[in-house]
Amino acid sequence: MKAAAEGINIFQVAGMLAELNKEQREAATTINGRILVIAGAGSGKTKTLTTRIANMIANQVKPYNIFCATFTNKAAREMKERLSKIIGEDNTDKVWMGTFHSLCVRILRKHAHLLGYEQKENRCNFVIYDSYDVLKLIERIYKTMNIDGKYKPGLAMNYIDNAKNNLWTTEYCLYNNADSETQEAMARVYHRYQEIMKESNAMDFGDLIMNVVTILEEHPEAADYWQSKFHYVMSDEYQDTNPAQFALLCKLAEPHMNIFAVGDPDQSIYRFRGSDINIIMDFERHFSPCEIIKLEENYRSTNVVVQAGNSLISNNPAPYDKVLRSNKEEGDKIEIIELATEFTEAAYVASKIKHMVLAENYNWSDFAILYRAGFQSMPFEQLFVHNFIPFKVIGGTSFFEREEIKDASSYLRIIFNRRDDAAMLRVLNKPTRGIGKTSQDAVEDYANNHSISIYKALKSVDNIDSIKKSAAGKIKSFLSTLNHLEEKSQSNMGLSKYVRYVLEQTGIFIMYRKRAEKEKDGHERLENLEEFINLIDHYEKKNPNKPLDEFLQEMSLITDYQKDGEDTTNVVKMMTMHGSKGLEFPVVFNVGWNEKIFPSWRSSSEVELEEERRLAYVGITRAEEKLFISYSNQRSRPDGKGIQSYDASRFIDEISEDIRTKSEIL
DNA sequence: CTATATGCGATTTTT
DNA sequence: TCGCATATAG
Repeated sequence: MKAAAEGINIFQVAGMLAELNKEQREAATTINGRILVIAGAGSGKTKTLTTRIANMIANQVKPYNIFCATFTNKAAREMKERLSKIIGEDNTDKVWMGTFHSLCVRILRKHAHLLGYEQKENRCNFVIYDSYDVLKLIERIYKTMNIDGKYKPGLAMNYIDNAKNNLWTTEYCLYNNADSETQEAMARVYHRYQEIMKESNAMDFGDLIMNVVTILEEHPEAADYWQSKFHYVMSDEYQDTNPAQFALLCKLAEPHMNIFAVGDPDQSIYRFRGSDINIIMDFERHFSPCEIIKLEENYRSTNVVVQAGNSLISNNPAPYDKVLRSNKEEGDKIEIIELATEFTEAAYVASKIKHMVLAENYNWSDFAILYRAGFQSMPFEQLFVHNFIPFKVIGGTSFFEREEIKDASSYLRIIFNRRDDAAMLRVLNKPTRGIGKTSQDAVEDYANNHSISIYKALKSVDNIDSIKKSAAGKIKSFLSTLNHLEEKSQSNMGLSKYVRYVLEQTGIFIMYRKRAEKEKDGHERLENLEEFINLIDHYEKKNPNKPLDEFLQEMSLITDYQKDGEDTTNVVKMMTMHGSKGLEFPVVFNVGWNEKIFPSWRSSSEVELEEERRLAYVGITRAEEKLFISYSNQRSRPDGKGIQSYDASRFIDEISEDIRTKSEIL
């Protein structure tokens, strides 16, 4: 071995390699070529991946030549943390590691101008619309097309997202809409939507991927830049990539053809978001000649848990003949519990956890409660509060989606990008400043008719006759406030101070202070605003000289931020099964295993049921030692009017009978 | 234009 | 049951 790059302890890397099993080591030491690793649940996937990167760098690969896409921020963070312990923080920071979306933002910052987005000081400063912004925009488009009431906004959201996941351009959609009236309408919405997004210098999540692919395909000089940069392309959670992400990986890897993909077809659970399980199934066809390595040894769970997962998933077609085996002890049987209602179910779980903590030396953090859908957390939250059990619901509305945070960031967004229609419409009359609905509608109409941004329409209020003098005056003073705030951003007062100033000057602070006095969550909103300022302060210290709009771009992609000082270390965690992917807990309660709940009533086709089964597989394989599965005979109807009977989930019977016990608490 | 009241519909999963 | 949208009065 030649002298390794700075910051690397090659003995440590050698030690780590020695710790791996045969297959893991094969995966970690094969640097060139096309490799697919089928990594079963708990088979040491992250360890293999990090060791591989460390080993590559120890073997003279430059960290900045590696592109490694993960599925979640959490996964990227974890991997970076582990990696920096081996190769040092400096090297780790140079590896291009992050979610597909965040990596694409980095690429687009440099090259989005090639598609007509704005570029300032050598950086493209587009904004990223979240689903709320998108929803509002679609509602607006529906109105101008006179189809509001006819279709739900969600339909267009799905349509557009799906189109981008499949790299369908608006032109393609307009000419291929299968003669259906709905399809045709959606294609037209999509078309108008893209026009406004461009006009607003904005991108949605789907654009982030698709635009990079477009740039790579249509701009050879840019393609050359990125292709010659990334000698090694890696993808985690490969079973959940969508066609656009797949195209991105192919395109980036084109000249070197060094592709390393890790995934588990049995854990593909994001079909609804465009993931295509066939991408991992077709790896060999796509990338032959290639090597396929299977990690089948499970280091996480007892044999009983592994067998439970195996027996359940054997009801699906078997991809890659993977058979997971546990290297731990046999373990306790899986407990199936039948209960009367979802409240007795929650009470049972609460008392069980309490007992295990008090009598069996478990910690709160040893437990996780997994459910199919977010609304199922409610009874558990209630009973846990009553029983003084500390808990945290993971997921749900994230910090950045909160009303007050979106208000604050919208102001910042329009200060730096006046064309941002979504942000503009959000705060134009918030707090109320005399620009009411009538005036807003008039402005919107004017903007639509002239194909200009809301901001431009506002600037020419005098040309809009339907707007009254008083409202016009308010609009003008609003615009001059924005100008003033933009000027002020040049004074070196520091980002966080500046943000505070913005919130004061715009009246946002005043508004929320007032609301804090009468609303039940009002004080929390004020705290959140303070937290937001704090966060910016933190960011500024960590990234001196980085501009605010870059922070805003990064912020849009963080969905799992948790507030500072919140103690979530020793608490019971509650989350959806989707949210639990990649996690593990000593004791897992899988709750609400009822037909129509899980599998969901919306999943009826064979492929959909297979996906639900994979989700069940994910839920089961989170457990290290003990696994409980519960269901209730009755639960309240969604509308609260009365109760309804439910059957036990079919998935319960699919778990080998000899490794489960059943009890009834009715 | 703004603040409050009342009714109605919704619930899968998320970067 | 809860949040959201529309209706109504100030």
